[in-house]
Amino acid sequence: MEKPKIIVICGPTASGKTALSIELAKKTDGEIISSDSMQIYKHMDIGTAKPTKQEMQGIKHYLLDFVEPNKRYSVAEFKKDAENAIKEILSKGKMPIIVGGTGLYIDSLIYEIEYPNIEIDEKYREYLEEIVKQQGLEQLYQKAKKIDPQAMEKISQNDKKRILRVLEIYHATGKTKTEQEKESKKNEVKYDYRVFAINMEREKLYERINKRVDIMIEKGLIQEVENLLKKYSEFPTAMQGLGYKEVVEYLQGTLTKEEMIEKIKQESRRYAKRQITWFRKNKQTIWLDGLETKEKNLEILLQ
RNA sequence: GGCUUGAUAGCUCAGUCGGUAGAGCAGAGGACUGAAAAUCCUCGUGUCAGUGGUUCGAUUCCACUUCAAGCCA
Repeated sequence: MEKPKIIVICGPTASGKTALSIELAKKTDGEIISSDSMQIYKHMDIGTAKPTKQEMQGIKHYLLDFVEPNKRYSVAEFKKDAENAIKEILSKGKMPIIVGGTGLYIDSLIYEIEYPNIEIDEKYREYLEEIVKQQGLEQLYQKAKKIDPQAMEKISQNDKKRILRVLEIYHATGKTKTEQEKESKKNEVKYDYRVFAINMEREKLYERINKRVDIMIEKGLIQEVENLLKKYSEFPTAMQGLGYKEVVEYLQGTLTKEEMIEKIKQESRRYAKRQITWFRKNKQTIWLDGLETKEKNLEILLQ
């Protein structure tokens, strides 16, 4: 039996994914699944450039605006949620279109990565963080190296997040990261993913990013952050969002308004660069020029 | 008009007691399996403003020119 086709549209921030995907959905009787680690959050609309009702033009969107900013969310949950959405769309006889800039999320689908059902052990993470504070990261790096030397070959001594992760996996499952990753890839990919990525001349992309940040400020990003801070007291992951943490710094007086705006622009440019690096890794990806007309890009997509 | 100081990487500057130069920032490339808009790694050749002089050799010393800042008229 032939696998159902699923179109994936990725690309750096401000490359025009939203507009193109909605056009595509209209043409193909499709529905859109967002693969964006920040647009999942409620009350974070301006800073994440979440598509508005108007922009959506009646196209149904999944995995948008459904997580409270004080809640955790992770790839594992995304994988599950996205698969459910895919099934739902296919059962309606429609075309699932995956759109977003979070490479990690996209890879969980297109490589069919399985995440075993394990809760994050907050206590253990805190314990590890404490060790880092008291004794330094070096200790944990050595410990991780003993557990999984193979995985540690690729992890820098300074990459705290990944060092802790190696230890966490071992703590939770008794398996090494290397073993766990091997198992996570045992399943066959269920769908026929066709991956497209939008890119454009770097200078043009950066201009668009800069402009977009100015527009966010105009639209009331600062107010949006103030409201968030009023409503929630903790943000396990939501405050990692670009733009949000910088506005907080501004509100605390660490940055002037101009410095804040410049910083958001710069960090967004760097983020875009990292995204492009990520998407380049997949050699199957078909690249679209974001400066081309929508018609031309749609034509490529429809083939 | 006169004097002083400066002109070195995209930017801010350091440096060479004469043997053609290096930091920070910006930028570029890369990694990425439960925080990922996160986290981390690597990367520095540029008419040393221009022209001439001294010298085996000048970005460095000298003269002139241009430009900029400051001071005095």
